[in-house]
Amino acid sequence: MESPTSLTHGAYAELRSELLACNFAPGEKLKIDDLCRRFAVGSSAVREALSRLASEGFVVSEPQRGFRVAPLSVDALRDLTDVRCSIEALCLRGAIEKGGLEWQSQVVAALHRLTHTPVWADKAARRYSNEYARAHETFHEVLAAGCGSPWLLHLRAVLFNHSARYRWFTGPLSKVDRDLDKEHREIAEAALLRDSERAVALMNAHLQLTAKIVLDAVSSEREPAARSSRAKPGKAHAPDGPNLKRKRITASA
Amino acid sequence: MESPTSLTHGAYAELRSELLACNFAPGEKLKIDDLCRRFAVGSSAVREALSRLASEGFVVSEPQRGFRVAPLSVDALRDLTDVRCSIEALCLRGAIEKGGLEWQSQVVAALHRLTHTPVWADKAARRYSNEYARAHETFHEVLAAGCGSPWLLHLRAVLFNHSARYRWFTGPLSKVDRDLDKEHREIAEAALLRDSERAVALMNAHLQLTAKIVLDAVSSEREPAARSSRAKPGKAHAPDGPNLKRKRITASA
DNA sequence: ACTTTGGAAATTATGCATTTTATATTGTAA
DNA sequence: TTACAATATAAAATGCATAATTTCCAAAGT
Repeated sequence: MESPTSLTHGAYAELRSELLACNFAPGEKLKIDDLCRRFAVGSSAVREALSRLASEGFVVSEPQRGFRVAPLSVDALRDLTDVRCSIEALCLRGAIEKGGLEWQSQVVAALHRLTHTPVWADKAARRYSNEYARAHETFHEVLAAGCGSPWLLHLRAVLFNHSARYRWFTGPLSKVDRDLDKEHREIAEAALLRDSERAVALMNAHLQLTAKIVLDAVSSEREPAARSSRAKPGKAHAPDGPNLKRKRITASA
Repeated sequence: MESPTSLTHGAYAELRSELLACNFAPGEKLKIDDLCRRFAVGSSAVREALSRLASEGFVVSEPQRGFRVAPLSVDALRDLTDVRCSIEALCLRGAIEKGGLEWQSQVVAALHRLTHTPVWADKAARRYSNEYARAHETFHEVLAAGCGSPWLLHLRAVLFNHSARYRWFTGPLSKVDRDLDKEHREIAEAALLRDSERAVALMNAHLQLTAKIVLDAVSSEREPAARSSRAKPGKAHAPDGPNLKRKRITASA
């Protein structure tokens, strides 16, 4: 992990993981000089990393005007979730149809690891632990991998990573108690029993519930009781992005 | 088309269109200096363009070893085609369900333009005309756009563009006579009649036939008088991952 | 025949010059 | 005095040329 083959790739990987973890606020300006100092690399490396991230959709590039963190929006989350349900369903059906013993074993292993990894790094602050995030990612990855289609898995990974931004963004805000272990276990059981319909239904419910929690958290933060008037002080900073202006999610801290 | 907002974006667009048209042979080394001279820009712009294209999977980046044109392979084409069938089906069903009058009108218009655009720029050499390629792209684009899902349309576009490399690669080799106009017309008719099952079935046949023509052309070129052997090695990795070596398609010219 | 060593070429990284954009200041008019 | 506008200053992004590693290729030596 600490041996990136080039400075450019190292900067890319670091910046990407920080973006996925929402360490940068959506819509925030990404100044090249700041990033140069932060990662101790030249501007070429930073620019190249930003270009790649832009083509992946994690940052937006405004010509002659630099780069910004890609915005989050409730509309985009709804769309993303629906599409992700469709793609995960394709993966799951394929995996259940074609998955062999190797797949089954990996699913069992990934489930075990997931259910035995502590969820919270800081229970009070409700911050997800990196280990749990990792285990969660590999569980879903392994579950889908059985379909054996590189392209389908690639599309799935793209959607998963974009969902991750929303998940991390609202992680600490989550106030709903849900039995994540049970959800994951039931999905895995249905898949291993080759019950496609049930597995897909459970997966869809799983994804939609996660999205609903994020959406509820955002809307309750926007209009709790019209009390928080200090939510957006002077630096209101409403950059007119090219698309998805409506209902944009902004950072609250 | 002649007003790219920056040199970088201009170089990116040009190089991309040349890659899609297979003006560079798959697997070919892309030397930065050559590209600098060819596009009359600095190495920064070229490097940035290559980075973006790498993250889109059109070129592969080998650390400390530069960039190469992403390889083509029969396994990748088979997988790509299957996934594309699934995604186009999702778009089509969504469009048929949600598409309104505006969508219908655009489909009719795109079909008209498509069927009235000459297919070949050079009949003897069987080279597709750029106008036809454009009309063909917008027809499929418009047909899918009715679903109204930005993410789904994005995934569709990614797959379409990657298919384009295979299409252009084998364009001049195509020896099969097919009634493309009829295929497109029947798809559009079924969609406008809201016959999802028929539309999807026709679309799948359309895509699979196109792929089959490419595969036949390649195999007949490789082993002119031998039967096509269908092997399925299992270690095909993601498009931006390590390249798949087996059964790679190389340039014959 | 195989390994080692040398040189050439290409990629990678950095710093600087140029051009564009954003901000602040000042001046003018209502 | 306030509001608006034009200019000037500052900051940032873009592009390029050069420097420094690394890799590749070939020739020489064991």
